[in-house]
Amino acid sequence: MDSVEAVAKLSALAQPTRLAIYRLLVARGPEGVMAGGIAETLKVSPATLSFHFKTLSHAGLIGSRQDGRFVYYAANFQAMNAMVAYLTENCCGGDVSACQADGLI
Amino acid sequence: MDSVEAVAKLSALAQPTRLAIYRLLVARGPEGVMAGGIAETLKVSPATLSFHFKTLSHAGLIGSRQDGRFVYYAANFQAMNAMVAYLTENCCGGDVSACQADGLI
DNA sequence: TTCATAATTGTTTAACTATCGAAATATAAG
DNA sequence: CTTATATTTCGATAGTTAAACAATTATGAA
Repeated sequence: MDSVEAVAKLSALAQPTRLAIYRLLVARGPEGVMAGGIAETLKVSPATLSFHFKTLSHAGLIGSRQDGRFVYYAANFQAMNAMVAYLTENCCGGDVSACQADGLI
Repeated sequence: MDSVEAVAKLSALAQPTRLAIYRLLVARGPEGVMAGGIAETLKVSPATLSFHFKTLSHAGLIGSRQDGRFVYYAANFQAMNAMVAYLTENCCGGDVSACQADGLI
């Protein structure tokens, strides 16, 4: 994970509709949700939804698989974990015990 | 933590300069870093830096304390933890064991 | 093949954001 | 009090982004 990648992931999540989409996918887990289901749940137009999927997908936060006419999207959990690790990297100068003592991590 | 708050935090971090500032503060820990030190390290003009501090501060990600002419900024670790918790809330429908089995969290 | 449905792409517009330079505020030192 | 340093605020400009609508691609059913 580098700075550019982290910014892409954070930017992708820093938008109300995309954050809602992502949280829906996280809640569903690996099996994923089809695009139409999300459109219905969040009341977002197909075009707008597709735009947001593309952003999340390009950031590596979600993946997709096609099943007939339907496209299923699912969260990529490892990508999220890597992003969080990047944010807390070298926390408190690497002195993990000091960090934990302060309840910081 | 609600959606609005989470978007504010994610937006604040979704910018290269602010992400670098935040990571510097995380690495330093609770004692913080004075504004000038960050300006020097990151080669950012004072006006721009102040703008970014304001954004991070308004999002609740950092705090500040004045010491004479200097202002020290420090990361707010609890805010970050709350944000991460919001992102992974109800992961895999709340079935934590299934989530862990897939190595997702 | 023809029709209906699912999803994506392209275009335009409006709103937001980052950066800079100059000016202002605040604290400390001489 | 005057000067120097640290930080913030203001105003202008350039670049970026979300949303809506129409058009297009792709798959499945009649």
